[in-house]
Amino acid sequence: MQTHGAPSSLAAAAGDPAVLNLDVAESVAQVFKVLADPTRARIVYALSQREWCVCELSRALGLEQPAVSHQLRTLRLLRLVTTRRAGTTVFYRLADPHVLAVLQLVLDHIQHN
Amino acid sequence: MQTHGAPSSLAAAAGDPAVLNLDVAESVAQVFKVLADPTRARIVYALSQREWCVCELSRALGLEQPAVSHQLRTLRLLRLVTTRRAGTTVFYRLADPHVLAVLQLVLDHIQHN
DNA sequence: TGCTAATATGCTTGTACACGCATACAATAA
DNA sequence: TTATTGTATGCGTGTACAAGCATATTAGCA
Repeated sequence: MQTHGAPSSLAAAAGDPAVLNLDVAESVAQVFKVLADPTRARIVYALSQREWCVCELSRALGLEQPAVSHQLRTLRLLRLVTTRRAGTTVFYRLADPHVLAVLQLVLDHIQHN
Repeated sequence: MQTHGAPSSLAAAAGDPAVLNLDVAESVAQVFKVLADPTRARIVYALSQREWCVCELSRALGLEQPAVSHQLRTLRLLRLVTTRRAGTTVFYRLADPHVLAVLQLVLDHIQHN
């Protein structure tokens, strides 16, 4: 009672395979929530291009430093970024190529209207 | 003062090309917001598989009918779904393949941990 | 030790929104 | 017309959260 070679555990075990399990849907939604905020999307994209310290991001995005730190904390807890200290300065970099792939896909779609 | 063949209008005209324009970031975020909710993610996935009427979705997702209608309204306003009437019943179907592509990409990533 | 620069965190507030209930609207049948 | 079924909408509420201010923390330097 399985659709031909399709992924197995996405849909409810005894349910319609066209319906995503609630927990799978929640995992999916959690990923998308990261990029569903303009500030985080900009931070993720910037960190995918090169290393940035917090104050650089703060200036480039026109946000208070705590606002940036708050978002970076979110990304850190999700293990999407890595950090490197240089004195009092902390440099951030994107750690997860998957997130960039998803972001890039949507950026491409937007370009083609 | 443009990066080699790279996309042109994504970053601020006079700014760092590694920084997304605020309006571009907002467009990106709007796309991701659609899938950033478990219920909408499940609806989008279900509608990508086949046609569904509202009451079917309501039963399959374990939600009240108005809750489903509210989300379908959101998807309708964004022109992501199309409708077909049959008597009092309205059938919905996914209209935008891009959304499914993005959703599928994340589903695949989740499967590979 | 004290001072300064860079970052992180606690707290608060405004805002967005998912979804429930009640109800309005639409379409078919008797 | 009236009743019934399916869907849409208005309203209210609880919840999540972005970001600001104030402040704590960390690291380097005099």
